Amino acid sequence: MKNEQQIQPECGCETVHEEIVSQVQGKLLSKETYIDLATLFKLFGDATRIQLLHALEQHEMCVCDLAALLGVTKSAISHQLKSLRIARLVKYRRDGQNVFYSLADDHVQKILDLGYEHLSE
Amino acid sequence: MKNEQQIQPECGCETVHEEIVSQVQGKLLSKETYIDLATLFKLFGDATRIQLLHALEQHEMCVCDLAALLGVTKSAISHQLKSLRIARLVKYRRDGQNVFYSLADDHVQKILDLGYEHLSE
DNA sequence: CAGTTGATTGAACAACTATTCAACTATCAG
DNA sequence: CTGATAGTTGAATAGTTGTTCAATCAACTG
Repeated sequence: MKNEQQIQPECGCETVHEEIVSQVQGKLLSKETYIDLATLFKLFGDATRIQLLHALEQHEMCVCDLAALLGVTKSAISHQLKSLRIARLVKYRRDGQNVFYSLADDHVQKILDLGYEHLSE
Repeated sequence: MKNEQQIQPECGCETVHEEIVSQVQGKLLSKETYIDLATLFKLFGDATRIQLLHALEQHEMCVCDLAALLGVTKSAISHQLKSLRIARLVKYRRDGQNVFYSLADDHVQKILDLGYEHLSE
């Protein structure tokens, strides 16, 4: 899905490198795609959620376990899990009164690994 | 770097699965590491910055080019680039009055690709 | 059924963030 | 030097976000 935006001459610049800019513009994605990507990565932009995801990378756990592990309330955990669920980053199964959460696929682990790799350089 | 946090009994839960929780706790990283990871991924959590990074993935460009391409002011671009520079996600070279920015390494592209892959499922 | 515990939800508030505006620095041309 | 253009910076503001609190739902027990 390509982008239909036009180059904005209102930037106040005189020497825009037009060839490169229009060449790059042809390769950009739609604004919605960037918003979707940002919405996804926003979920990785909070230390509590990162820790939550890293914990679930080790083992599935219920809300209570996660609250105890991270030292925050069940409510806070539940709110965060809801966001992660909507983004299909975690999945859950109910077992009696407990709801066990786990990672939905291996993208989370790959993304976390890349981030850690970047920090380690 | 391992985590020295203790399990918080104040979560108000009765049925914490202690074996799993303490096993997972031993594999968690330090709080600072999660904060650093969150700080890094926060930079991917904004549509303008994502678009900026994706544009720079195609070709190095000056602030003017990027402002024209994204339709925002040079000031906004410069502020964003500063954050990305601090996180070592972009680098720059000065050529006369122009400052050309480009991606610092291939982590950005890999992370964006993983995000796009996740969205596409 | 009532009582208990796990989990979710919505509202409210504090903390944070992205953009704009204005002022400033840097580089080049004459 | 002066003037012009590219880029940066700080303050202010509007918008967003994470947590808490209280209320509610869901599942089990007796």
